[in-house]
Amino acid sequence: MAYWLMKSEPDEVSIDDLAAAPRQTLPWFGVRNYQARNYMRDDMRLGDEAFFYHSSCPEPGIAGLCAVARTAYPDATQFDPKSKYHDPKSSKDAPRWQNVDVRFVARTRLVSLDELRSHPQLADMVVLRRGNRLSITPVTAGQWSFIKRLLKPRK
DNA sequence: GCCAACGTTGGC
DNA sequence: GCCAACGTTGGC
Repeated sequence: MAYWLMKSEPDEVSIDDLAAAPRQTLPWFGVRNYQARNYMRDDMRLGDEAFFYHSSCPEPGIAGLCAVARTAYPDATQFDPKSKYHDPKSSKDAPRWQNVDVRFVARTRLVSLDELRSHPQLADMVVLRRGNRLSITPVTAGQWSFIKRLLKPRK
C-alpha cells in the first residue's frame, strides 16, 4: 500500500467534480510527463490512497482524499484529435500515455501549500521540493499520517 | 502576467 | 550523445 499526492487544476477537475462523478470515479487523464506516467503504470496499486491537491488556483493545497480504483490503462484522450491532450505521436497499437482511475474518498479542509511548508516534518515531501513540477508524487507513510493528523478537528 | 525551474525536441 | 532552443508548470 502506497500513498500519493495528485495535482489537478480545480478549473479542470476539482474534488467536487470527483465527488459528483458517476460512482464518484474518474480517470486521471491528461498526464503527459513520463515520470508521472511511470508512477501510475508501474507503482500505483488498487486501494492506494492519495491526497487530491488543487493547483494553479487562488488557494493551492490539499482539498481532499481519493483512492486508486483501477490500475493503469491507456488514456483515451491521447487518441482524441479534439482533446487538448491529443498526442499525434501515440497510436492504439503502442499507446504512450496511461491513466489510473481514482475514486472519491472525502473532502478535507483546505491544507494550503503555505501550511504544508510550515511543518519541518514535511520538509522532505517531494511536492514541496524546489522546482518540483511533477503532477503525481509519492508520499511516505510518515508524511501521510502526519497530514491526516492535521485534518483531525482540534479539541 | 511574470518568471524560475525543468522537461522535451531536434540539429549536429 | 550533447546541448541550445523552446515549451510547460505552477506559485506568486
